[in-house]
This record gives sequence, structure tokens and C-alpha cells, in this order.
Amino acid sequence: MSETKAPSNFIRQIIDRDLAEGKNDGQVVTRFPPEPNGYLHIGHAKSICLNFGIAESYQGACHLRFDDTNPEKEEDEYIQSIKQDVEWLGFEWAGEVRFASNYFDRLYELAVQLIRKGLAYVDLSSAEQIREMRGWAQQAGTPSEYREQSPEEALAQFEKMKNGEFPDGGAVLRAKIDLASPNMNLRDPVLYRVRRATHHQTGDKWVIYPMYDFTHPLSDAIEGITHSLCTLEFEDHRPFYDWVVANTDVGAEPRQYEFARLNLNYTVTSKRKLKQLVDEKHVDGWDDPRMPTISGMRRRGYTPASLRSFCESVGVSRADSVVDMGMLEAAIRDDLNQHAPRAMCVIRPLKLVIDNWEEGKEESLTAPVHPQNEAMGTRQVPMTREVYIDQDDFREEANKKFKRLVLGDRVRLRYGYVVRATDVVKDDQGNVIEVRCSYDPETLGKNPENDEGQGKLRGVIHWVSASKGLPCEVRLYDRLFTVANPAKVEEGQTFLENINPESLKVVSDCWVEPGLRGALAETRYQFEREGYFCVDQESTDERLVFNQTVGLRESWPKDS
RNA sequence: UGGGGUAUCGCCAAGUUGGUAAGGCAACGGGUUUUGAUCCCGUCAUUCGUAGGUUCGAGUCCUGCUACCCCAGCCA
Repeated sequence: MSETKAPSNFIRQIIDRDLAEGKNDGQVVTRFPPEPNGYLHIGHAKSICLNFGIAESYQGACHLRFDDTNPEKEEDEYIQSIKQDVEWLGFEWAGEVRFASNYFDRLYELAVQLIRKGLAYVDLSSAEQIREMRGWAQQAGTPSEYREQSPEEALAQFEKMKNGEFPDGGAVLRAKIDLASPNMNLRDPVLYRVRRATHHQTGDKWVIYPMYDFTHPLSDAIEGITHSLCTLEFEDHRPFYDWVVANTDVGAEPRQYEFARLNLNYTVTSKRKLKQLVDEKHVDGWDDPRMPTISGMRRRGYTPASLRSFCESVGVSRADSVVDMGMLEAAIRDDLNQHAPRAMCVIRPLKLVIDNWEEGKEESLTAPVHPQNEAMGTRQVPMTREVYIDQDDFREEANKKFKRLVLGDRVRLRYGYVVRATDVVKDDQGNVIEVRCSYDPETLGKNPENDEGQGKLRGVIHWVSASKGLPCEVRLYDRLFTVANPAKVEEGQTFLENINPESLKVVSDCWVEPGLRGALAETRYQFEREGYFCVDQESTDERLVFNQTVGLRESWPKDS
């Protein structure tokens, strides 16, 4: 992977300082800890780039650890997709894939340790009762009747919990901290709950499962994580994180630091909402090219490098922010402009017949694969009497600003000849269905000589041979939502109301140059003058299917 | 009316002992161009949420105020 000097941020500064002070024996160990309850999205990419990026530049290690403490919401499908996405992004985790569930035995021991110290008790109150007893922001909580039980009794009760002697929800292990704390997370938080659910890793071994707040700091400590990076909403949990580490014998002192999560406008990055879009079929699965999921963006044509450079350009800070989609698009354009081979594809075909081109004659034109990169070589493009051009590239009349074909005027067929439109054929409704023209055989690779005062050529348009081209399908995408912040809705409405009904347009009668025959899924091209496209996984040899990744920047006068 | 955070250009974001506002995206001019693309060149914060204060000097220190985000799951 090519190393761009990672820009500094407050977390790297903290690490630099820790290293300067000789902390952690000079080691830097981070972790990326997803819960396998959904697919990864662009926000996770930011966390992945941060955690793995730091490990890389400090010669440290980054673990991939599934935070699997809630079996009811987790599935193996998600585990597989997450591993694949991290690898696809180009990162390698240190050692084996880890699971918080690997530590369930150790966690149980440490819970027992807390109980022996009189720092945890088993509460048989109902969930509602516990909620009420916790009080609220400006009012201290009230102790449960079980709070003062002896360590011996608590131990016996916890043992019963483990042995399945309580029904689901019948008992919880709670830390004994401070019911009057202004930080709700310290008002005797729940450590374990009873849940009879088959776990994707541990099967039916357990009927009690530890909570995130208890599991996370201990997993970090067990793995020797030095810097535990998470998002801002966990900031209030940090005192408890430190409490757990301080009151158990885990022999390590990982530190938690929080950064702002990534928000993108015109989309949603909430696993719950993304799952809803999938479950209710508003999109075609987690990898629908309109989804901000890593798999969706991959299918859309985004490259790992573009996602990494995007994450880098966005930076890492503690300020809530909403990044403009334009930045993401700039990142992929920048990558593909440099690396994508060029090709011609006509999306809205209009037949152009060259009257002075001999019937049946075929010529093979040579075109560069990439005009700015000779090293990428050349390709052959067949030229015939009838070709397709784009409907938008022809007008019966237009002002001088229109740099395409106009009846009576000339334009160059890219990499080919200059043609002059001489006539049009219309259907009953008056729509132009064919354009007739003549070509100048002296204009291949050079401009017309005796110019009869015609002025400059209007421009260059792309085309595909009507008899040699390949029919294909092109899927054009627009933003999934019509408003910048889809989650912000009126009373009684949901974000679904903001879905863009025109986010997908399937165009099935397109034509692409024959050189693309057999193109493999995920191959990316720049269709000249149109944008960047990627071969979809549903594409076949018989029928090519392309997904539009992003259009070319276009900046031309509105009045042309 | 509790606690925890954040406020620097339209959007991200540097700014670390106070010394006189990086960069990217977007936008706007101009040049090159067989992609209205790319590339190149130029413009784009006398001002850092706000009101005061300290200082020769403050985005950086102090005080007050305002706005926004997070927290009362046996979710993560």
C-alpha cells in the first residue's frame, strides 16, 4: 500500500506524547471492535482507517475484535461481511480474528472478583423497577433492596444466574458504585443479564451475557490494547471504563479516547436505518450501490484507495460535523481519473448515418487507453457507416456555446473523423430518430485544411459503431435521499419519506465499444464525456451491466 | 434549572510554550486540451460563536453569555 504521510490529529498527538514519556513500553496497540449486527458503512471506514492507520505508522498492531455480547442481534453473515470489508479496504489485523466471547470465562471470573470485593450485587428487581430506581438527571437514584446483600449471597445468586435458575430478565449483576452520580453510567450499571439465546460463537454454553460496558474495557486490557478509540457518545462511559480496569486484576491499563463519528449529507449512517432500508426493500440489499455501506460503495465502483484517501481528507476531531458528499466524489474521481482505462459508451442512442462512407466498409481506429498515460497503451475501435451518438449530443439548432453536433455544422467523432450533419429523419411525433451526415476522410488525427471560413470545430463527441458495438445496460444513480439531513423529519414522519424516488435509473438500450466484451465484475472504466462506471456483478458475457460510480465534473454555461 | 462535550471561510480541518489565520472540498476568473474531463495559473477568513478583561501583542489566557450534540437499554 502506498504510504501517504498521515496527517496529524489529536489522537496521534496523544500517542506521540505517550511514546515520548515511555508509556506502554513504546507499544501502540489499537483495535477495531464492530458488533456483528449489520454491514459496515462509510462511518466504520473512518474508524478502520484511524485504528489500522495508527497501527501501521507506529509499527504497532491493530486487532479485529467482534463485540459479540448480544447474541439476539448478531449473525454469522455479518461477521463474514465485516471481515471481507476490512480486508478489501486493504488492512490486515494482527493475529487471529478475536471475539469478546473468547473472554467470557475470564469475564465471569472477574465479575466474581468484583463481587468478593463487595463491588457488585445481584438485583432481582424488574427492568422497570431498576429504571425507576435509577432516578433521573437532576434526581439521585434510590438503592434497590438487594444492594446491601453480602458478597457470599451475591456470589450464590450470581452462580444461580449462570446455572439458569432465573428466567430471562429475572436477575442482573450490578456494579455498586454511586447512585447519586450525575453521570448516569455510574448509578450501579448492569454487568450481566440473563438471556437464553444461542450465541453464534459459544452456542448454548451461557445463559448470562456480559454488557458492553463491562466487556469492552476488560477485552481491551486482556488484549493489551493501549489506545482504545471510540466515538463521542461513549465519552460518558469512560469513568466506568476506568472503574472496571481499576477494580479488577487485569494487569493492564488501556485508555479510551473519543472522536467524532462521520456523518455524510444526503444519506444515513445508522445501522438501524440501513437495516430498515434493506429489510423493507427500499433498496436491493446491503450492497445496493446506493447504500453508504462499504459493500455498496464497492459495488458502485469505489476503490479501497479512494475510501482511504477520503477518510484521510476528512480528518479526525471532536467536533460534530457533516461532510459533504462532494468530498467523497472528489476522492473517487481523483483515483479513477488517474487509473481507469477510457472507453466509449452511448447511453441514449441516436443513429448517425454517414452517407459518403462506403456500405460495409469497416476501419479500425487506434485510440489511447488513457490520453494522459501513454504507458497504458492503445486500443482499437471499429468505425462503420452507421454509428450511435448520444441524443443529447445533437440539436437541430443551437447557439455557439453548444459544443456538439448541430444540423449543418461539424463536430469530431472522438478518435475518428470530422462529420457534418446534413439531414434528419423524424418519426410521426416529430422526434429526430436518425441523423444523416458526411465525413471528411482527411481529418483523421488532424484538423480540416481548407476550412472555407467555417470557424473552429464545435467540439468532440463520443460514439459507438452500430454494427460492431455491444449492447449493454447502464444503471444511473442519484443520491438516495432528497434532503441533506434525511433523519430530520416532521412529527409523525420517518426518514423513509425523504427517499429519492429517482435514485436509480436503469437504461437498457446502451451501446459500448466492442473491446469491453467479457469485462469482469468490478472492472472500472471512464466512459469518456459521461463519467466513471464499474462492471456490476450481475453482468454476463451476453449482456454487460455497468453501474455509474460518479459522473464527470461538468461546468458548462446553463444557456447553451 | 444535572452531567459530559463542541464552537476557526458554504463543507471538512490545521493552528501544541500567546507574536500577528495551513491544507482539502466547493465556488469563481484565466490558460492548455480530439473528454464542456484532466492539468496549469489566479481569487476566495483584517478574522476565529458572542460580550468583556489581561497583555506591547490573544484563535490561543481569564470571566460572563449564546447555540448545538450526547447521557435516564437488562443495546453497542
